[in-house]
Formats: sequence, C-alpha cells, structure tokens
Amino acid sequence: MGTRRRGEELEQAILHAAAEELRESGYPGMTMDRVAARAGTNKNAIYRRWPHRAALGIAAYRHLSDVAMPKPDTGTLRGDALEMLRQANETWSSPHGAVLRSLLAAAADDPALLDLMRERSGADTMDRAWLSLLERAVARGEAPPTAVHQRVAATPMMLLRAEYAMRGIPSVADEVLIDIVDEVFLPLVRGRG
Amino acid sequence: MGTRRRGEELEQAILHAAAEELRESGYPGMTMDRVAARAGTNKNAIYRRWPHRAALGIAAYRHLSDVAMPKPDTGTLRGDALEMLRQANETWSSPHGAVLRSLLAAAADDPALLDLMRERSGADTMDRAWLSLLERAVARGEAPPTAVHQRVAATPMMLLRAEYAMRGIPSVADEVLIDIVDEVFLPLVRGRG
DNA sequence: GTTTGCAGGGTACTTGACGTACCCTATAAG
DNA sequence: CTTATAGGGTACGTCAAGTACCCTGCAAAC
Repeated sequence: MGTRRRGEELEQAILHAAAEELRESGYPGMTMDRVAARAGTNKNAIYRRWPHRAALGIAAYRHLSDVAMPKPDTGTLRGDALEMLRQANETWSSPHGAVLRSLLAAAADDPALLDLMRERSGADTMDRAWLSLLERAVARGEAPPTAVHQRVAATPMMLLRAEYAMRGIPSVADEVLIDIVDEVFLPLVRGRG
Repeated sequence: MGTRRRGEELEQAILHAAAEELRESGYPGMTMDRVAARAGTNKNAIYRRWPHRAALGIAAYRHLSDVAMPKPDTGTLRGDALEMLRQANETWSSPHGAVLRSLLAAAADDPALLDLMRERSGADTMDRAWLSLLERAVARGEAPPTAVHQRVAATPMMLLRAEYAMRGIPSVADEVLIDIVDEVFLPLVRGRG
C-alpha cells in the first residue's frame, strides 16, 4: 500500500499502459487521462517525463516494437524480394502496423515527430536488407553490379507504402506484391545493366 | 442591411471562408468557429450542410482546387518525365499541396474520407498523363512498347509521394527528381524491353 | 535519526474545439 | 397575409490537452 512506485518502475508502468491503449484504440484513442488511469497514476507523472502526447505515443510505440528484420534467402532475387514484401505487408497490416500508420499520419504536420518516427521505423535497416539482397543477386550473377544502388533498393518498399497511403486497406493483395516485383523491381534491376 | 444571404450564396461564402482558412492554417487549423466567423455566419448554417468538419474540409479543398494537369512535350522521355515531376513537386510543395497533404494525413484513419479524397486528388488523370508520355516515347522509338504499363507509369509519382511522406519537407530537392528519373524510371523503361 | 528536497499523487482548472439545442427573425412561397 | 423554412445569435454539453497547487511518501544528506 505504502509502496509508491518511482523512477524506472513507474516509467515502465506508464509506457506499458500507453502501449496497451495504442493497441486497443490507436493513437487518436490514446488519451492522457486513460493512460494515466490505466497506469494507476495521474497525468502529472506523465507530463513530467514527456512534453506532450505525441512524444508519449512514439515512446510507447517503441516500447511495443521490437520486430526483428527478416532476412530471406530463397536463392533467387525474385523469391527474396517477394518474401521481403510479404513480410512487410504482414507487419504493416497487423495491429502493430496500424499503430505505426496512425502515428505517422499524426506526425505528418510535425517535422520533429517525423524525425523521431523515421529513426524508429527501421527504415535504415530495411534499406540495408534490400541492398544485401541485391548484392547476393549480383554474386550469383543474377543482376548487374550497377543494380546495387540505394534508390533501387528503396523502390519496392516505397511502392508498397504508397499502396497503403492510397487505399487505406487493412492489407495489400498478394497480386499487387507480385506485380511490384515482376513489373517494376526486376525490370528495373535488369535495365541497369 | 436586411439582406440575409440564403442557399447558394451563403454556401459559397462558407466554402470560400473555409478554403481561406485551409490555405492559411492547414486542415488542423481550420476550426468551425473560425470558418463561421470568417463567413459572417454561425456554425448552425455550416452543420446544416455538412455533417462534420472533415466533410467541410474536403468540400473546401475541392472548391479551392481546379488545377490543370500539365502536359509536357519536350521531345524526350527524360525531359517529359522530369518536367512532370517538377510540376508535381511544385504543386505539392505549394500551400495548395500542403492542404492536400494535411487532409490526406487526417483521412488516414477514416476510410470514407480516403475515398472522397482519392477521387479528388486526380490520381487517374495523372496516370493517364504518364501513360501518354510513355506512348509518345514508344512512337519515337525511345522505349519498348512493353514499357507502357500502368504500374510503370505510376512509379515516379509514387516515389515522389513517398519522399514527401518520409521527410515532411516543404519541397523535394531537384537532385532527387533527377535521381528518380535517371536511376529508376529510365532504367525501368529500358529493362522492360 | 532528523531534516530536507524531490518525485508521486490528487484534484481542480483553463482553454480550445466539436457538435447540439433553443429560440428569435427575415424571407420566399402559397 | 400567413406560414413553413432557413439564417442568425447565443449558450450549452462534452471531451481532451495541458497547467497549477498543494499534500505526502521516500531516500539520501547531514
């Protein structure tokens, strides 16, 4: 009873509560009052740690997310690329991805938040994964060395992202992923020979 | 003095006021009270016409936007593509584009609004313009006929969009546009031979 | 062991904004 | 001339962000 939580312990409790709220209600539904109530504390303790709701949202998302980057190795460039896209599609269409998208949407106006998001959304590791995938294809003689290029590597994910942005659907159809690989990514790799 | 505005006249006044607010303060800053005040009326008159803020936002955006689609014809595929991207970049980085982006961001959670947005964002006409640009390149012998493909046509704009989504910058650097054309679009077109 | 400062807790408040309710009045249609 | 309808004024109700105080337990310094 007398045991009043402090420091790290309380902080974790707040983050945990915020993460739960995020999962259940998305970012717009994550109100400070509800987080405080759920953590069994009050807004004071929250505002002492994070300057505003968005900061807490991002911190909570980070607390929620420790997704390992997939490292597909199917033996062909096409297989690897498809696998990467399928994994990403699954992640993005999961509740977890819904949280990410709703945070991104909320951060669209605020450059500072966008920065925080970018470094946490794993964009860099994602790019590296695609680059190494291309390098392996080059080693197998499947692709010209000039295909190993940052913008080429980023293209498929950007197309998938755009798909999500346009249609707000829960998930992108597999045919679209195949299309992205066969009609854009592979021709692009070939064309850089 | 006694002249009380009605019907069409009042509706236009409200839309005009809302559009101004959108331009000045973006969608988050467009509050119902301010629109009402600016239109010299009250919220009642607004809510009789639009069920909620988002509906008014979209209607106002539509009222604001009658941008003609550019039809570049520089004589080369590279020139046309770059010109298209530059025009788009200019539009998207203008106040007008800021409104569009802020509306899109706000609509990210709400599928119904996304639909309304999509039909107004001119995505279809945009795709047609890129397709005809590709067709002209084919006619000149600059590109293989198989390059005329919906997803190929949509790729450059999607990459530009993604650029805006990631970095919330006011405008994308010209080098990026050149990169998109030289490192992705042209190789892609070539690779489809 | 006592004091003192800091972090946690309770509560209430301010501010802005959406959306609604009511009631009065001008105006257009009959 | 009467009357239904739409515009206008104003005041709410509600919710949520963020702030202000003040009290109290804890823990380290003395």
